[in-house]
Amino acid sequence: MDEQRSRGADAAGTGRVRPVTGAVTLKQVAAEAEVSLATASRVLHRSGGREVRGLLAERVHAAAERLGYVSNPHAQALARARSSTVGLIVHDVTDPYFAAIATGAMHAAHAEGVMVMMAATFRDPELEIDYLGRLRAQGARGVLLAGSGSTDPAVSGRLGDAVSAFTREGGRVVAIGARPEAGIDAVVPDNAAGARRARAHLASLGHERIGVISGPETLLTVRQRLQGLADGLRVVGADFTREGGYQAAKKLLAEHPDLTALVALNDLMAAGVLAAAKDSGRRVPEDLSVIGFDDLPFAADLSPALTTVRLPLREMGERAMALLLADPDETSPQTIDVPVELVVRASTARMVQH
Amino acid sequence: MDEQRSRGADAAGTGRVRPVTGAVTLKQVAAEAEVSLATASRVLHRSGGREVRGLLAERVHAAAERLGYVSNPHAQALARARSSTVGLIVHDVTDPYFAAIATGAMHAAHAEGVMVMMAATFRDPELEIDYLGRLRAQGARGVLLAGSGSTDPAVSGRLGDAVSAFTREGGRVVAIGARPEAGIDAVVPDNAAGARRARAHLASLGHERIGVISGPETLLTVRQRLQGLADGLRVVGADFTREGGYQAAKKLLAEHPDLTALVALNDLMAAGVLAAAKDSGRRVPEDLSVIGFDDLPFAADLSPALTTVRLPLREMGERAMALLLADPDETSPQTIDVPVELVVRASTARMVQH
DNA sequence: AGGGATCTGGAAAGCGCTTTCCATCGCGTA
DNA sequence: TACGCGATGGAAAGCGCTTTCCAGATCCCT
Repeated sequence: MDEQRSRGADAAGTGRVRPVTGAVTLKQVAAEAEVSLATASRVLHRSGGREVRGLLAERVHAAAERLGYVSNPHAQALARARSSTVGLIVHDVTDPYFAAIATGAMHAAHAEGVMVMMAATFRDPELEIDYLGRLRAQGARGVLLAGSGSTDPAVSGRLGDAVSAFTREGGRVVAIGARPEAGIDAVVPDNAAGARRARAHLASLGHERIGVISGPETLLTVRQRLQGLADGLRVVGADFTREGGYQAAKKLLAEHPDLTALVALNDLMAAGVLAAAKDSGRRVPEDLSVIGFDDLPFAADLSPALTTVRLPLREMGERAMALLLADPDETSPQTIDVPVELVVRASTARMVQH
Repeated sequence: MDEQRSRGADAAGTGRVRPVTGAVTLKQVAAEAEVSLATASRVLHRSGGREVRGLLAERVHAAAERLGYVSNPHAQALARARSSTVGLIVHDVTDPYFAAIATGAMHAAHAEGVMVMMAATFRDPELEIDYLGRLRAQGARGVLLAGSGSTDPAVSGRLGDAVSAFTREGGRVVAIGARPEAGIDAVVPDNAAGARRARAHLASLGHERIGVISGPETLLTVRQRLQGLADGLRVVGADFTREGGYQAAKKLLAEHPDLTALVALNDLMAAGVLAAAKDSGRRVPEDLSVIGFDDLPFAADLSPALTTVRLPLREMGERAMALLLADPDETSPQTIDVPVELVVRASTARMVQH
């Protein structure tokens, strides 16, 4: 009583002590229900692996209800040495690619009552490692690494260390897209198949001289897509951005005017390619066919509407989060392959014979 | 020593005890530095409002460094009754409008060493209230409400309650865009001025018969923009999405073929408007001028490139987060007005006399 | 030179919850 | 009838950190 006094004030005449701050504690609930703290905890959070029988349990629930009890996640995390938040690390929130993944992930997390701690690395691998450490210190249940990994051995090595430190403590790490680090669960789109399909589509339209606007080859995703495209193409690398696509396309078109089709390794670049084509005086698709990758929301709004390889981004986010939250009993690491499909729109057409 | 043994293993020959789990505690650091727990805490987290002098402080820092200490946020949150995370509640992560804001907010948070808990409401006001409650139970330092408020009194009332509960406990709530609820700090773009500018631009090009594709009028943002546009326009409301814009424009154009310009109340809708214009056989800007609002990244890639009212979204996110993290000493609630500007691109042109 | 005022570092009491023991209790079995 | 066993509720010891007191040391002023 005295002790409670110190945290709260006596509410109007009832003699009941009500905390000013609205922070109802388990202890108060236990007192209200006239059971021990342990029992209250067991009932409300089925903690300690023990069930509590009928009557007592009811009293506790009723008391909790009456008082409007909300458990303090920090206290739980501290006592259990594990919290109920998960981390979601993306390169860039502004990139629609990650936004779509994040949406799916948040949906799945919400369904499980888990809160998402989201961090953006702004493409700095150091930050990715740093966040992983903080999430670990915080006892996060797991971390979702959206965005494919780098093949740079130095970075990859340190990230790998951070990941093992995390998993060793019972956390789970799931990646979207292939990662060179071992022991990471992953949800990976079938990039190679998508690329193969894109190439086949172009071939069926009669295109033979095809250029590829590629991203940084340190990205595993890029490698897989390139691989699926197969040989015999003119490849030029660039930044994985709209601007990168624009510049690279401009250059490629100038150096190889005979190209009849261009495939960009992601839609952002494809947007740049379209702009470059226009600026170079080529009509799409009459003079030049263009294919993108990802099928981001804006792809259909480009002019002409972009033919592209669709990745079920949102679904991938959902599945990755589900995997993260799943019982780790199943043999980890696990890899879920996700099929992709080609969406044909207006940016590709049969080659016109001049 | 004995105690440390129980948590760690002796590393190769050094005689130094190293925890297996990587969870180095403050206690260990204190022991290593041969100071008390209190001192270590004061040095490492300048807690208790006390500084610690030179030598001791150095010893502690050195020890922390050596051991690779990372403080446990949950323990801190529990002891301080306030955590160092902030909440960021958005309607939809996929919407580039929110993505841009989130980017800015995360940047600012990162600079302060604060982690961001991000939640998406999927436009469900109930969820917004729910998240606010959870963030409160968790002792979040503050919450950023991105996305303008609803004027629905029922929703607004309950949200207002949640907000007061939160602020009463010392949390800070900052909104981006005007909110009907009292007592919320806010960063608000000068929507009315932007709208005025858009109208003036159109007027200067000779347009007089102007249509407006509006969003839900319950949104304060929408009201402000409408207000700035002033009277005498044909307004049609729709969903604040691309599809909504498309449908509304289609309809408006059919019913009022004499309109020479359309202003969409956000870029998403403007994208739809452009598509509708094309499908209705109007050339933009020759037959019809179109203006958007927000200047999202894709605006320049639309065809034709969209003339729009630019909101410094990212900067707004940054400022809002800065406000959230600032000393609450300054008289709250506070409102920061943000200027907007008109970006003229290719979707508007002088009216052609037929 | 003496005595308060000031400063420093440490001991210890929590923060709200989980979980390990323990003590009980009821029951089945020999 | 007596004994052992599993089930059940409670007491209490933490989880890792902050912060309030305290006591000892330092300082300055009269």
